[in-house]
Amino acid sequence: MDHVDKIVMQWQQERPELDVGPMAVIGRFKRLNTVLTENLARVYSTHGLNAASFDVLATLRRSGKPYALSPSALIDWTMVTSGTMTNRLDRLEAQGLIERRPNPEDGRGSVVGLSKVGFKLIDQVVTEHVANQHRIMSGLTSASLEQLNTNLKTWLEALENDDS
Amino acid sequence: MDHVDKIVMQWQQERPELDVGPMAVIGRFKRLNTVLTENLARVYSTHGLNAASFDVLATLRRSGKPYALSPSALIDWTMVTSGTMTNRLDRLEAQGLIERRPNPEDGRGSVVGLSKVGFKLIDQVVTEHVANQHRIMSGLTSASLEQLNTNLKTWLEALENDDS
DNA sequence: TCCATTTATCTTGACGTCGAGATAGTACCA
DNA sequence: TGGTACTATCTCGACGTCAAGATAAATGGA
Repeated sequence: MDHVDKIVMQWQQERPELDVGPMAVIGRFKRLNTVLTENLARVYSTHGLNAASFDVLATLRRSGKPYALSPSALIDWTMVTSGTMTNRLDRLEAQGLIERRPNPEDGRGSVVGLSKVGFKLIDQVVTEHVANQHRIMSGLTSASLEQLNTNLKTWLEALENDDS
Repeated sequence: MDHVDKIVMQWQQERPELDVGPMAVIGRFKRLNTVLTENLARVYSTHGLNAASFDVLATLRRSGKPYALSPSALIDWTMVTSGTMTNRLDRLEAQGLIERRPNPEDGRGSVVGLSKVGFKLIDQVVTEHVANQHRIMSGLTSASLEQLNTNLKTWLEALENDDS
C-alpha cells in the first residue's frame, strides 16, 4: 500500500461513483517522475550542473564537431522558450562552459559553442550519466524494460496525435 | 523516428562506446511526462486552477468531512516544502477557495478548510479530471494498461528502496 | 531600392518551487 | 516550575520557467 494507493482509496470512499482506475497509473507515473528526476540530478550536481545546464551542454556535445549551435537550434532540441534559453546560456557563459560568438552569416543571431572546459566536463558527465541511467533501470528485467518501452511509446504517440 | 530516437542516434554517432539502451526509455518517459502534464492542466485551467492548487483542494476534498487539514498534513500528502505550502495557501485563500482558521488545539498551527465555493469547485473539477484521465489513457488497451501499471510499480519500488 | 513582414534573440514581470532561517508555541524532563 | 529541545508555520532570497513584448537584422515583393 503505497502513497498512490492511499490516495485512490480515499477517492473511492468519498466519491464512489468515480472510476479511478486510470488515476493509479497516472499517479504512479507522476511519483516515478519525481524520483527519477532526483536520481538523475545526483550526477549533475556533483559537477556543478543541473538538468537545465546538462541539457544544453549535452545537446551541443552530441551535435558533433564543431560542438556549436545557434540558440534557435538549441531551443528546438530542448523544447524550451527563447527566454528560458537566454537565461540558460547566460549562466553557462558565466560558468565558462560555453562561448557566445556572433553568427557571421546572420547579424541577428549568434553561435553557441562548448568551451574547452565545457567539452571536457560534459564528456565526463555524460559517461557518468549513462552509467547512472543503467543503475536506475537495473530494477527491471530486460523483458519488463522492453514492455515498458513499447507501452510508453504507444501511449506517447496516442497522446501526441490526439486532438480531442 | 521520434525526437528521442534522434537524440539516441546522435549519441551513438558521437560516443559509440556508450550503451544508450536505457536512455531511450528514460527519454521517452520524460517526454511523456511533459505531454501528460499539459493534458492534465487543460482541465485545471478552465476553472482558474493549476496543478498546485488542484493538488491542495483535491487533498482537502478526499480527506472527507469536515474537509479540513493542518498545513502540516497537507505538506505530507502533497510532498512539498513548508514554504511552498504557505505560498499555495496564500493564493487559494486570496481566491476564496479555502479558509485558514486557528487550530484550537495547538496555538502554533492552523486548520485549512475548503470554503463553500472551494468545495463546489473542486467537486466539479475532480469529475472532469477523472474523465480527462480516462481520455488520456484511452490510447492503451486494458492489457497494456495493466502491464504498464505493474512495470511502473516495480520500477518505483526498486528505485525508492535503492541506496546505491 | 524601399518598406512591410518575418525572424533571431533578449528583456521584463509573474509564478511556483526550494532551502535556510525566523518566530512562536508546545512538550518534557530535571 | 524552568529551561531546553522540538514542532508548526511563515519569511526571504535565489532559481528556472513562461508569455508577451522589445529590438535589431534579414527577406521579399512592388
